[in-house]
Amino acid sequence: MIIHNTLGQKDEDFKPMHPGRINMFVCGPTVYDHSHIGHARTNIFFDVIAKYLRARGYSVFYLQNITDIDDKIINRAAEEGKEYSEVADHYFEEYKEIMGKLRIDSINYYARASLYIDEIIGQIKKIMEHGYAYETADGVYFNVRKFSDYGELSNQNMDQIRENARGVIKEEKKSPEDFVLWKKMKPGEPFWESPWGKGRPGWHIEDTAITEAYFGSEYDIHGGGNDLIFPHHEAEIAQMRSVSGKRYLARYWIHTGMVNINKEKMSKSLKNFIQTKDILKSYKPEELRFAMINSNYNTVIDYSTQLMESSKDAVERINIFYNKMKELNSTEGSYNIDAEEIINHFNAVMDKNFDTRSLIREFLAFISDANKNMENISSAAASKLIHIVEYVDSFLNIIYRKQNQESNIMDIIIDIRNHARSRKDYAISDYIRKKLEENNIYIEDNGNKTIWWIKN
RNA sequence: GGAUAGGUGGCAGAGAAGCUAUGCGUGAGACUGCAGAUCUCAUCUACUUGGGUCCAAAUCCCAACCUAUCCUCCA
Repeated sequence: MIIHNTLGQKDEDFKPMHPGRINMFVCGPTVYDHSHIGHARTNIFFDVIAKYLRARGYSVFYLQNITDIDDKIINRAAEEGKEYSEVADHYFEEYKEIMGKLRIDSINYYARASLYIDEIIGQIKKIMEHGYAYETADGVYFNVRKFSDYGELSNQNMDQIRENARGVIKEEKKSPEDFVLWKKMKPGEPFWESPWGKGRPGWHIEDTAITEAYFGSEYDIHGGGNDLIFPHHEAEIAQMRSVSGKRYLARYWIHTGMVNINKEKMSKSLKNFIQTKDILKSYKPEELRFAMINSNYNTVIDYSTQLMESSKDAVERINIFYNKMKELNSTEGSYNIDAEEIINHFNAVMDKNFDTRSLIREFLAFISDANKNMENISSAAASKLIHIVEYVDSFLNIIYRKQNQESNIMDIIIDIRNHARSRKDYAISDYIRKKLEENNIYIEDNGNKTIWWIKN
């Protein structure tokens, strides 16, 4: 299995630290606003990765942090006249709900930063003991200059970093490139007691405190959006390695590309944020998943209606094929496939740096080939085809979920309609179909088998 | 200015030296009670520019230009 490691910027053979066991951490959001399409992309991708690794037999502990104490949350709470924790709770609940709808259920545990203050303080103390941090009037800062590998992940040298950091300095720190570990309380802000007085953690420290608590000081995979490479992930490396003395924080760093709107990154000032829940008003979760993984994970996705429409077409095509196979009933048929060989081939494609786009291309070609031979598929062959589709779906999750209740009622309606059709009572059968379509339920007759699906 | 990833049809996007795939779109046909789905065929002035290497360059080398992201909070 090959992974493109941001650290070193090259493809590497993946070897877990402990055979069969993978510890994976992916940065979660700051919960101060609605979840947007960018969160969806990153989380859908890592959800696919976690599920794929599990499908290949690994035991994966997938951990994600939730930043629930931060300037943005405090500002938001002030604007709305609420407690910061109310704002954080609200948006965290909404985030979890949306992740659930997107079928992102591979995360073993969401770790909220505010529940790890003891670990955070403990880690800052250790960093200070090792001489990598200092206290000033407004906080505790990491002495970047002392950690000589700083810049390794983002491939910058210390001089460049210092030069670039010399713009706006609002904090009291010794050197512009230093970053804050602990912020001393300003009037009206939430706080925790610490050896440096009342205050709260800086942004970077929560991740290493949480990962150390669950994984120890070194683990396998760290993921996130590529906008986090610098300074966030660089800072994480400095914090943990300065204490652990080990060569790595995470062995493999995987970064996903941004989702742009009209070729530009989403931003508050451009007011071009697209919220995930708004997309889900027009498209199904499976269609959004498809759109997000039908490209190489490290490239920019330009979000558009066209992207969603063509994704929807492709997902419907896959689902219609799957439903046809489910309904197929034929003892005859010369079409034969080697399911194991095809699955091995799909695995080989995924093993090349989680190439979901190529996998989808091959998967659609596989479906197209079966469609061409539809007349020659026996029930035995169909069950192999179903097995392959279900294997791929076990990590892509692009087969629509049907409610059991819906299925039972639809079976009855289709049965009635087919009775009408067999008597050539097309007035009734067309009327039923028209009524169903008015409720976004589409049906398709294939000989004496009828399949159905729900469109948005 | 520095770092990273890129620049291939109307759009998306493969191709890492050998006639530029494929999908979407568009047009026609087959199949079907009709519709849908599926299939077949067709279609689209496409390799950023300028040099170089080579029998041969989208592909390798050099230069330039352009785009996105990071260098300030970000998934």
